[in-house]
Amino acid sequence: MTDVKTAFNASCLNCGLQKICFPTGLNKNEMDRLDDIVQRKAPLIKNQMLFSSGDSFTSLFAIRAGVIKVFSFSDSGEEIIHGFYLPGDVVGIDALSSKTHLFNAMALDATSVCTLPFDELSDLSLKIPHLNTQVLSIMSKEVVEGRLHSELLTKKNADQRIAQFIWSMAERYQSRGYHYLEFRLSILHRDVATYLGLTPETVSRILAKLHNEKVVTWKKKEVHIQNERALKALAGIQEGDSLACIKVI
Amino acid sequence: MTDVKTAFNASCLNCGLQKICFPTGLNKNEMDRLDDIVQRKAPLIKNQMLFSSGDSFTSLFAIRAGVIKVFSFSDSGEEIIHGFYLPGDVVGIDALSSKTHLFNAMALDATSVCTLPFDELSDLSLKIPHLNTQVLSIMSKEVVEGRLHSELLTKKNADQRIAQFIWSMAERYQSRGYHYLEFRLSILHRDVATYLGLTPETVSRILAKLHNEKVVTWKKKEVHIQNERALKALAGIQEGDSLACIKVI
DNA sequence: TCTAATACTTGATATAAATCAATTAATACG
DNA sequence: CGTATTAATTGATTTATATCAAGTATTAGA
Repeated sequence: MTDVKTAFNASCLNCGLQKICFPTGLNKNEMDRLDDIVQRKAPLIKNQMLFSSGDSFTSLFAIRAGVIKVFSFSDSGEEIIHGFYLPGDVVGIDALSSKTHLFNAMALDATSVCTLPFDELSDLSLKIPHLNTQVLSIMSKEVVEGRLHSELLTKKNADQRIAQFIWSMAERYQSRGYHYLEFRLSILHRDVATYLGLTPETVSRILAKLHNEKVVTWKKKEVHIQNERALKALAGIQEGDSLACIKVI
Repeated sequence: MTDVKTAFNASCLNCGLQKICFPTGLNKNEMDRLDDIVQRKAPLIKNQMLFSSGDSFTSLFAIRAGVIKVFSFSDSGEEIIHGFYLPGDVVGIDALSSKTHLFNAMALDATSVCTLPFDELSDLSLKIPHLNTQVLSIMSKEVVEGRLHSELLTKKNADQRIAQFIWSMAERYQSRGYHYLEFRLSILHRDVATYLGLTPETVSRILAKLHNEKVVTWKKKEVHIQNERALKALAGIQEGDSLACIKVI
C-alpha cells in the first residue's frame, strides 16, 4: 500500500485537490485516517470503464487526473450523457440507494482515481462526523448540479447551451488552479452535443460561429477563450457572478 | 408536543408512509427516537411557501399530505420547476451543502409536513447508522431522479413527456397505496408544461388528443387513466417494467 | 352570487434546430 | 507510415413545437 502511494505520489495530505475533494475541512489526523482506506490503482486508459450499469456498488471514486463521462442508454438505445467529471470530483454516489450502478462511467483520457470503499467510508464517517457532512455535501451539490442542467435544457437555446458549457468547464479548471482561458478538453464534440440535448451538426455550426466571432475556439481538443466577457454574456452569467456559487466545481 | 402529535395523529410509528419515508428499516426504538425530533405544525394552505430561495437551511421536510412544488427562476425571470413532491417524499436536501436554500418550495394544495431539524437529525444519525444510510439513500434517489428528468428533456418528444409524467404520477400514487387509475392532481397544466420544458398550448393540445383517443383524461384536477397499456407504451415503459426501480416514488 | 382575474383551449403562422446528404479532417492501428 | 475508421463540417430541406392571437372556461374573492 505504501508502495502504491509512493508510486502515485498520492496521499490526501499532499494532494493538490484537497480543497475540492473529500478532505475539505478535515484536520491532519482525520485526513490520515481517510488516507488509510483510500485505494489507488493504475490509471485507466482512454475508453476504459470505471464501472458499468449493473455492476454492484462497493466504492466511491474521487478523480485525481483525467476525465470521466457518466452516461446511460434510453429505451431506444440512444446514449444519454449525465456529466463529465474532472479531478477532485466524486463519481458513484448515485448508486448508493440501489447498491447497484445504474449508470456507466468511462475514462475519456488517461485517468487516475482514488477508490473509497463505501463500507469503510461509512464506518469512518460515524467516527469523523465532519467526513459524513462532506459526503452529504457532495451529494447535495450533485442534486443542485442536476437542476442546473435541467435549467439549461429547458430554458436555453443552442448558442447559450454551448457558451454555458464551455464557460462552466473554464470555471471548473480555474477553481482547480489550472489555466482557464486555454485548456485541453478531451471531450468529443459529439458527446457535448449529446450532453446538451443537441445534434453534432448544431454544435459544429455554433462552434464555427463562435470561432469566426473570435469569442472562443475549440479545435483538436484545445479550447482558447478569446473573449471572456462575450462568452459569459452568451452563457447568461452576470458580470462578477459565477456559476460556482451553486455549482459543483 | 404530545398535543400536537395527537392533533395531527402523526407519530412515525402510526404513519402510513413509513415504507417510503425516513423510517424505512428502523426498529421501534429507533423510530421513537426519530419521532422525538420530528416537529409537526399546522398544515400549509394552497400557495403558501414552505421555504424560499435565500432562507437559511435548518431542516428537512417530509411530506405527510398534499403536494409541494420546488422551483427557481432563470436569469431572465422565467420559472423553472424542478419537481413535484408527494406524501412520503423529502424536500430540502439540496440546501445541505450551501446551508442556504437555493430553491423555492410552495404548497399547491393544503399540505402538511413533518419538520426534521437537521442538526438533531445529524446527531441522531451518528447513533443510528441505519438512519444515516436512509438520508444518504434519499439523496442518491434524488440524483437519479434528476437524471431521469434530463433523459426526458433530451430524448422524448412532447407526447412522450406528457405520457411519462402522468404515468409516473400514477406509479407514485400506486406505491403509496392510493388509486392509481383515478386520482386528484392539484397541479396546473401550466406548471406541468414548465416542468416538462413545453408550453401550456402544447400540453393542452396533447391532453385533448389523449382524451379523444380515450387514453387518459385530465380535467378539473381529476386524472382518469382509461388505457393503461397505451399510456405506458407512449411513455416508453416496457410491459412489466416500471420507473419505480430507479425512481424516487 | 356576481364579477374579475386567471387558466385553459384552439387555430394560424413562424422558427430554431433536426434531419438528410455529401465532403473533408483527424485519429487509430496494422 | 499509410490506410481504414471515426469525427467533424457544411449545405439544403423538413418538422416539431413555439409564438401569436382570440376566444371560452374555471376559479377566487367581494
